[in-house]
Amino acid sequence: MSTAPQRREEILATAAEVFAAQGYNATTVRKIADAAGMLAGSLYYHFDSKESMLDEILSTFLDALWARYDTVLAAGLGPRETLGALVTESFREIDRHRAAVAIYQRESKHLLDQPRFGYLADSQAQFEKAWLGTLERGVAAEAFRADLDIRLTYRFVRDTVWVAASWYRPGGQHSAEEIARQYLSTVLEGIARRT
Amino acid sequence: MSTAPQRREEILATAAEVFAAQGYNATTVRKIADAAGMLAGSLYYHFDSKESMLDEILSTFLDALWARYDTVLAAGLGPRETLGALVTESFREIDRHRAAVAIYQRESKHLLDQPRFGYLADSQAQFEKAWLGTLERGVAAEAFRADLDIRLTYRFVRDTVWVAASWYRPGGQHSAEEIARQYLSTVLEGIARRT
DNA sequence: TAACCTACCAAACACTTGTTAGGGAAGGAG
DNA sequence: CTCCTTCCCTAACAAGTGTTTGGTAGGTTA
Repeated sequence: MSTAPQRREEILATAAEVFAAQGYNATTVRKIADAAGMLAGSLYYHFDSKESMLDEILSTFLDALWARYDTVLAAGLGPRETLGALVTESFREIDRHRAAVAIYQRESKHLLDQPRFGYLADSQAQFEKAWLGTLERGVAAEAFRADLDIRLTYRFVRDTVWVAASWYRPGGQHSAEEIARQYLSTVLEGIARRT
Repeated sequence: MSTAPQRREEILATAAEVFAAQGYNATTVRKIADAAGMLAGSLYYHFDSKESMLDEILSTFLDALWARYDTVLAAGLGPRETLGALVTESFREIDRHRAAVAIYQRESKHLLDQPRFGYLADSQAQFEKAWLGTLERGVAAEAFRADLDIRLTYRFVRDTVWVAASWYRPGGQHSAEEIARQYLSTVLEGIARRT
């Protein structure tokens, strides 16, 4: 159950790719089975249900993400460095779990109601707390501008970072670190030429 | 056919809300009919198919959007003003067609392949041309920084603007113009305090 | 009144969906 | 060789899907 043989993880990775490409609802278990080289019924030897596959994909991703975030938040960095580290770790996580992030981005909103996916709401709340707290700390320390609505800024940053999962391709032109660097430069310094 | 009686538009608006809330695939024609106060089969008096509802929702939205964009692009503004106007019109369009934008954001990627939705690809291409062109013009005119990857910047801006449809609520705390102003301030000037 | 159009309902259709039950091939353990 | 576990297949299921067909109540027109 808890120890996952390699075949199981292989199928799960395949399912994640199909979910990400077609959407959870539009993905039939037969499509997953096709992509995994087996028949639909055979999936149920490894998994309880289609929903449990989704569950495992999302929770695995979130566990990995929070392991990184917790490290950053515990490091005692200044607000600007914390923001930079959070952004960088987010893009790195997109690099590592691209499919899972795309699924999360697309499906989390409706899953929030379902009791089974309650951890999504918890994660989202912690998420907001970490980012908003960093922004507030930055304003208090006079590292960030005080005239901006902090909640709006949070939404802008959050959205831009995570939506990147829909166009980012590992091994493409830009590495995760390069994308993070460019985005941070944009959001911190702006795109207007300094006069 | 082309002239739409009021009841037809009413149903279409209802369908758009349900599509936006639940996703196109997860939305059954029976749910749409429920929300419209009728039975599933009755929808087919007004529409050819579920897909044609989606088609009409998206094409109506894109037509309205491009009417605004074309006006902005034909105004002969400088790059910074053009960028500002495009962002502002986008947020206004989210205000007016929130459901349609949410559907577009969520479904356009898979629809691109289908011949019926070929206009989505056309629109996307024009979209990229308009935004990239404005950014390039800004760099050439030394209004924007030259050290940023313009394609990445385009993606960042595009994503942030349109994803707003997923959290924006008309009549909420911020108006479309206020959101546009704050976002433009962020992306143009950055959030770091000037020293 | 009679013919007609609009907007809907009732009931079914063929198909796809997630899921289950029973069986069997392959290979290691005794 | 025999037993057992692992992993998959075959075949079916009940429910839900988009869509079609024929009918009908009620208002408008002639």
